[in-house]
Amino acid sequence: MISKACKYGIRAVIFVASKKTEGLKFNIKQIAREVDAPEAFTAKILQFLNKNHVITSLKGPYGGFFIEDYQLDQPIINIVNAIDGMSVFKECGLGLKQCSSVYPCPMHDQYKIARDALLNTFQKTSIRQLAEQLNEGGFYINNQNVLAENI
Amino acid sequence: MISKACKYGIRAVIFVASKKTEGLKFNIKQIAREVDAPEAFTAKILQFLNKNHVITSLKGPYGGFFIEDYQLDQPIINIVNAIDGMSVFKECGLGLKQCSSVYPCPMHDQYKIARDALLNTFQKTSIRQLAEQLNEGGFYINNQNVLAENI
DNA sequence: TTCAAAAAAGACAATTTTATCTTTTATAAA
DNA sequence: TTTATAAAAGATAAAATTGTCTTTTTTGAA
Ligand code: FES
Ligand code: FES
Repeated sequence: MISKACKYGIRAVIFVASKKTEGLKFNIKQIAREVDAPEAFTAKILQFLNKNHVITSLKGPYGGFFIEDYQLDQPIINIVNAIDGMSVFKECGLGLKQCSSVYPCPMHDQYKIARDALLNTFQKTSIRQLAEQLNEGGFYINNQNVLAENI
Repeated sequence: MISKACKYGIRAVIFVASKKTEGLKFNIKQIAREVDAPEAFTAKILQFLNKNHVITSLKGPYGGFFIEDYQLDQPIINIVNAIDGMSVFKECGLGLKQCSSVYPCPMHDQYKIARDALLNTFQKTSIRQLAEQLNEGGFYINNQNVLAENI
């Protein structure tokens, strides 16, 4: 569906956003631990999201990653778009070189509806919304609740 | 979303099904050409689908791939399941180790709806249906209609 | 029974994605 | 100004997916 890199990225951003407090920043080690993601890989992803202005970083001591006010109301699709691009939401479900209603594959009509619904989900959901849900409780962005027997 | 292997597989199966006539079989070369898929790779995929009883093959001269009556009413999900498995339809949209309403990620409620809709699309659509649509015209399983300028 | 055609099987290669490690650069505080 | 800290950048490495090529097996017809 979407890449692991993208999923790590979304979880990391939600975590940072959920902890947004004046001046508070988080370093890679903390973030990776909190969202159960490989540290070095997450570093690359966040570095890239910073370049794409999804989140913000500051080097040096007392530095780290944080999210600015103007970044908090971005839809989640911004993160997906930055990392994976929009191709999943444009591609033909049967792999034709282009999805089009003029030259549709036999699944086009049904597939497009489901694909658009998924796109809509990512478009209408903001970073702020997910961060708030996380803070309200009952939602998780790591596996630390999962019982050993279920892994 | 789903793998390229799976998409090649679906297109190949639809093609074979659309040409189903008593005793008529198609070899890899014909099938790969008709669905714009790499020949050797498609061979592996069809070989696998035969093992999984999605289609049927016969070796030797006058052999090839064909689909039997009892195989024609399978839902497309059977092909997806054989090649990719069902994990896409079970996985957490944010990559948690398990998707569950007991320990949901902040996107769970919305994501699950879209993911289930996609699953439903693959479940309710049969090989026969897609093959018939193809035969009725206006639908395509290759790129041979695509204008060079659009590639 | 021989032969040619076709899939099956197996080995291997290329590409993409995921992941790690090392070095460099920026920065804030002492 | 020095120092410690943290991200950025760059170089690799591992794994998964996609793709190809060669050899073997099956099979129908001549
Ligand atoms: S053409 Fe296949 S999904 Fe649109
Ligand atoms: S827990 Fe994330 S989608 Fe269900």
